[in-house]
Amino acid sequence: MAEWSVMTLSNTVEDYLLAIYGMRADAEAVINARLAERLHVAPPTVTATLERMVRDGHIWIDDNHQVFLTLSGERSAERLARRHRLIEHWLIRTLGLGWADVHEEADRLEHSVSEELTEHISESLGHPATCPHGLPIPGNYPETDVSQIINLGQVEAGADVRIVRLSETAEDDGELLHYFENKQLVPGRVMRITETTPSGHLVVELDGATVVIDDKVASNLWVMRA
Amino acid sequence: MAEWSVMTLSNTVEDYLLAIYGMRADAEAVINARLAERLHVAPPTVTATLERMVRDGHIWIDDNHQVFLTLSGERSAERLARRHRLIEHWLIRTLGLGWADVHEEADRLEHSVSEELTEHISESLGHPATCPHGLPIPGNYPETDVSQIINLGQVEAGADVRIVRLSETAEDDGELLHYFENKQLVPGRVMRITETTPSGHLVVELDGATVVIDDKVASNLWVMRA
DNA sequence: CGATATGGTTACTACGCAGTAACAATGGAG
DNA sequence: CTCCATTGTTACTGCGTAGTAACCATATCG
Repeated sequence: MAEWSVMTLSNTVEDYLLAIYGMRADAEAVINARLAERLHVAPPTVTATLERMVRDGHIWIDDNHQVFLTLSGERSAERLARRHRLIEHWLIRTLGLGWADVHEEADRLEHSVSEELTEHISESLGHPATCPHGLPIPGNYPETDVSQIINLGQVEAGADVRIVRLSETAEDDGELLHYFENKQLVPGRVMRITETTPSGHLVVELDGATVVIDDKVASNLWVMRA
Repeated sequence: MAEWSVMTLSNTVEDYLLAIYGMRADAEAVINARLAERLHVAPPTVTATLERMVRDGHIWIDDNHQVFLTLSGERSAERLARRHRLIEHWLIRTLGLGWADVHEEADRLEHSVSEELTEHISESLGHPATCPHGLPIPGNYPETDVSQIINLGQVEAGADVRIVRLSETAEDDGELLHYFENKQLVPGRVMRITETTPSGHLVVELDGATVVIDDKVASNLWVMRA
């Protein structure tokens, strides 16, 4: 199964691939229970679907029930992520949709956009390296030193940082996206961490204004020292 | 079932609705066997699916096994046709896809484009009245005197006509679309019928050039007297 | 009239993907 | 060490969508 040049994946399997890919990128544990939550299905459904995905060579599962993408699964996931992220740009540029709204539409469209259409889109956008939320677009993103990108939750007081990207999980949370858009906590934004509280909240300075960033929110932002 | 404000239709049901809608527009008989051909499935599959569609109030079937859309089914089909035809324009305008290629892509995309996105697209295109192949876009197309639109196969020698649109069936035939594109037999084109053969072929004059149009091809073009 | 073509259905199978109920394993808190 | 929370699986069900094989109905043509 796994070694075809073009494989037709069901929407369900595509959703699973992207979920696994995203959770790995956020360094979350990929287990049945988390997938069930993220995909809004019952655990036995996940068990059954993962079984099919193992059978078809997309994933493998270790002794601790951790799910991993195979090479072929990862290639598929990258293709899908590329599609999804290019579509987001496309919707913003050609239709003027909002920064926080495009993810949901792209979630549906990514299953229907062909390989060729994807390339046309990338072309027409000038091959952007990241999605509007800063997530890298496989195939367009130059190999960079990823070690310099750290989670905002890990930054100590006094540091100056620049937002690089949102977490993968944040993309699925419409409310959070709108929050980020309102506060203009978007890629490129620079801020100074003035204080960190014991429970992990941050007090930061953004364009002279003082803003408090919840620890939960902070964990969904990845930054570089600026 | 049938009377919801927003109903979620499966891709399959959407395909059936559009097929029925298109065949009606071409004045073809809508029966099980034709649907099976058009949708590339076996007749028993059609029987089962039509049963569900009757159950859900999309269609009804008369004593001669003719399939008809209910009001609600027709509303759904119009929404889908609108989507499909707007997407075709969108792909041409924003990505420069070819006139003959967009139908296939739109066939997949139409199932994933939301109501709101559809309106954004229409807006961004200036609410075109027809698709690139001349088929009316429900909601944008002004109510016109449809009686003046006749099938090219019905036109007698000596007439001057202007191409208004392709048949719905032609849209599903990639080869035919490319033929039309090559010969520039596209909406707006004007020609004079110089001769009709007994078997229904036409000899026409297009920009001074003499072209023979096959009867099968002619039946896929709808024209107005010019 | 009877054979043949055309079209439709029934019966059965299979797979994907969703659910619930029930149970098993594991590991940390008390 | 025992109890409970978390997690995973099995067993079973249901629906949608696809297929094949077989059979029935109709209508037309010779």
